[in-house]
Amino acid sequence: MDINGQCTTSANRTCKHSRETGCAECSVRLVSVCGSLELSELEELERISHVTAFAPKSMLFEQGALAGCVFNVTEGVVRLYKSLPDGRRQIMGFALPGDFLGLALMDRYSVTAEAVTPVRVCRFMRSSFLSYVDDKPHLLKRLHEFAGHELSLAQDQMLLLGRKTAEEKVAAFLINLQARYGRLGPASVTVPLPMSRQDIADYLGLTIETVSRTLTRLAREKIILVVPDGVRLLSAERLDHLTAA
Amino acid sequence: MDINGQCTTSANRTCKHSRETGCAECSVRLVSVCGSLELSELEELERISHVTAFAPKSMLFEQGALAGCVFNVTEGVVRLYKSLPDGRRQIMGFALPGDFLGLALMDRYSVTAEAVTPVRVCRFMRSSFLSYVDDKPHLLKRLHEFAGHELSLAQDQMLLLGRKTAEEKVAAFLINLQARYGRLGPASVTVPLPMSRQDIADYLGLTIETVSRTLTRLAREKIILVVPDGVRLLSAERLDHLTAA
DNA sequence: TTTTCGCATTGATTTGAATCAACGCCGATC
DNA sequence: GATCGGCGTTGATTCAAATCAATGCGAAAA
Repeated sequence: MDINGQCTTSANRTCKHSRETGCAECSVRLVSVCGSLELSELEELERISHVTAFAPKSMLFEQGALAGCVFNVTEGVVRLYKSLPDGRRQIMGFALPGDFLGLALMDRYSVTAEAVTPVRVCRFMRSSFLSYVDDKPHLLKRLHEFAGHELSLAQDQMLLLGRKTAEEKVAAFLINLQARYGRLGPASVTVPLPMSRQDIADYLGLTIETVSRTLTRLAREKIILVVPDGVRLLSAERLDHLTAA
Repeated sequence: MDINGQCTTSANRTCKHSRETGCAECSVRLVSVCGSLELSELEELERISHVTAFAPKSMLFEQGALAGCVFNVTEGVVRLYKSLPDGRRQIMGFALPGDFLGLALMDRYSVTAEAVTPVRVCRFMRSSFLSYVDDKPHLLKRLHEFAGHELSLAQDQMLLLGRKTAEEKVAAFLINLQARYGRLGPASVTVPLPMSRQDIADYLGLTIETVSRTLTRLAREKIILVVPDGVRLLSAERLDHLTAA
């Protein structure tokens, strides 16, 4: 943590060599980029990784800064966003466990990353990670696959931002989030929403008022039920129709 | 062409072994993914490539179809878009010479690609290209770099679509396009706009009327001059201020 | 040459979402 | 347990861009 300072804030704590379990037992390994590694490679990776915790609202890295580290999220939710000089903000996505931050391996971060909930990550010095990848073409291939997937998601989001109505945006957001949680654990009709309404608005290109109104309208029509810190999808089918996908 | 039929339409013509000059003399090589290849590798690539021409409005490939081929654009402009069932369309980008289509190497196309102008491409069977890449980690690395760049551009576009005004959108579009043309040839204040107003609107998440009005307003303020099939940027500086970047 | 048609522009009007404004709720702090 | 501040909801109003509607214009077809 160290030298470049990118990855150190008062709000996080690194605990190298003190992780409870190793990569081999990691619950998100199979859905993550590490899923393609063999046991010996995994051990090597473990040696260059730093398990790090971030408190809610703390920053993992900032748009434009030199990319000192790359991250694999193992617990919690991270928001990735860009800001305009006047403060307008667009959230590019919410990273969940299994998501890799810094996938592009570029020398500068293209977005800012902030913890929404308490977050745990496997952190790697970018330089270490680059040399680690260097003689592992199958890992590079997997990174590229993940990048391609990201690109495809970005395209979906462009379609949403450019051409969908507020209701379609909110419906798509809920359905997508449910699907993503479903890939991480047991499928559930209750979708946790750890992020604020402002975050949701900034993700969908709306205002908090419009997000709120849309949620209450969907609730009034018995399509969802708004619960503390989340929503229950009462009719995923009707909600899916509303996404216009 | 052939077997899978993806790459054949009445509107295009393959002329294998009849290209005027080889890859080594290709004007877009250095800005393209092939820029990282050595001469011997280039010859090998040339052997699996098919120079193909597409007429304006013809389709290179369609969203959702099996990705039979990947493409390197050498001449012309290609629009990449997604459509909703009801016909709403979002253009993800315009590919210029040097741009690679199918970068993600995924098994299905995530967007539809159509020629805007007469287009020439180097076309590769995806399977051939995959095996070609397989033992060339440096090429894979370059592909990944390009994908990372694409991802970064997609994020810029999300910010634009979600949070910028019509004027900011149009200004950013013109400035970006000028920069891209500038990388391909001599810098110029005249930006060709081979695509229709509808294309521009579908790229910026606007309507043709709003694009048209915004262009005439910028022209009225002497920031641009609308010319046939393009605009002249009279004050790139003032235009740049309007992008809010 | 005239007609037609696709594309772009311009004006009038509407509208979906933003803005402005108030209030309610709850957890933290004193 | 009172006060405060952040967050979310709801209502009233405004506004930027969409929609509706004409018109212009140039290239291709008749």
